[in-house]
Amino acid sequence: MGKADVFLEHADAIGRGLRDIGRAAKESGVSVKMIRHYEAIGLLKKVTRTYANYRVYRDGDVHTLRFIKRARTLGFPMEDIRELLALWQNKSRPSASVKKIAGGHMQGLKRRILEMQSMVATLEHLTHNCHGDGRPDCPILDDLAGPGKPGTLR
Amino acid sequence: MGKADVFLEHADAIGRGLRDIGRAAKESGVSVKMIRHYEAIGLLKKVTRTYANYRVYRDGDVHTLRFIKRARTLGFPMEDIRELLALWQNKSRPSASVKKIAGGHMQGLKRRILEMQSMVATLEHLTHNCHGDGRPDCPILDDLAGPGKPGTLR
DNA sequence: CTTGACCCTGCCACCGTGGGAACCCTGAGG
DNA sequence: CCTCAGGGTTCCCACGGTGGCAGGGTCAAG
Repeated sequence: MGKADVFLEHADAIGRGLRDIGRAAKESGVSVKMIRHYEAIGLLKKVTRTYANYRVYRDGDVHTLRFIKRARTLGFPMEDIRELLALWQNKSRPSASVKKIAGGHMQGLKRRILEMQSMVATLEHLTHNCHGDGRPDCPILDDLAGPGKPGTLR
Repeated sequence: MGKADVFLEHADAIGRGLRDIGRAAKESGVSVKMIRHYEAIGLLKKVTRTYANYRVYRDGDVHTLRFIKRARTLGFPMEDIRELLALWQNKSRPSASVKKIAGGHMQGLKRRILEMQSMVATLEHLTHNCHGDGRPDCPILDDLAGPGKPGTLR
C-alpha cells in the first residue's frame, strides 16, 4: 500500500500519525497560516505531500510545532527559536548554549518590563492628579505638552 | 518681505520660529523620517513649504512633535495619540476623556507586563534547573518539547 | 563650478500575524 | 452523473512603527 516516503495517496494519509494541515494546526495550537509560514522561512522542514499537493504531517512534525508554539508563548523571537530547534535536534548539544539563549531572552524581557513599569508609574501619577470630570484642566495633557526635555520619563 | 503664509523663500525661513525639517527633528527629538511619516498619516497637519518644496516648521509644529514624542515615550499607540492631540487642541475638552484614554493604555501596559513577568518566572525556574555546562541534559528544552498543552505557561 | 550637507519622493525591509482572492481536491448526498 | 461544503493550495496585502537606500533637487560656502 502506498505508504511511500515522497508522495502519498490522500486516503492512505488518514490515521496513524498522518494528518493534513488543518488537523496538525488543531493538535499543535499553531494556526494553519503560521504553519505554512514557518515552513516558508525554513523553521520547519518541508513536509511530505500527497499527489494532490496536500501537506502531510507526522507525529514528529506536530511535536516540532508544539515546541515552536511553546517557545512563542514564552516570548522567544524567531531567531532564538531557530537556534533552539537546532539544539533540540542535536542530541549532543551543550546545555550551556541553551541556557545562554534563554538568559539573553530573559534579559530582554526584563528590560522591557522595566521600561513599561516606568511608563505605568508615570501614568499612574498623572492620572492620579487628573480629576477626570467635565472640566478641561488635565495634568496628563500638560505633561505631554512639555516643557520637559523630549524623550525622557519624568 | 516674503513672510507669506503659503510659500516662502528659503532665506526668509531662517530664525525666528522657522526651521527646516532637520532642525525640527533635532529640537523635537523625532527623526526626520518619522516627522514625514506623521504628516503622511495625518497626525501632523501639512506644514508650509518653501518655493523649493522644503517643509518649514513653526514653533507650534515643534511643540506638537514634542507632544507626540513624549506620548510615544509613554508607550501610547498612534491611535491614542491621534485622539490625545485632538483633545489637546480642543480647549474645552473634558479631562475625563483624556483620563479614559490614559487608563485604557495603562491597562494594556499592565496586562503585557503581567504576561512578560509570567514568561520570566517560567524561564527563571527553567534556567535555575539547567546546569548550563557541556552536558546535553537541559530542562529548558524538555519543557519546550512538551508534553504540556500547547499555548499555556506551566 | 564644485563640493558637501541638506532636502524631496518613493520603494523595500523588518516581525509576526491575519485576511482574502482565485483556484484545486475530496467526500457525501441527490 | 452533478453539485455542494469544506477543506486544501498559492500569492498578495495589511497592520505599527521604524529604518535604509536610490535617484533626484537645492543651498551655502569655497
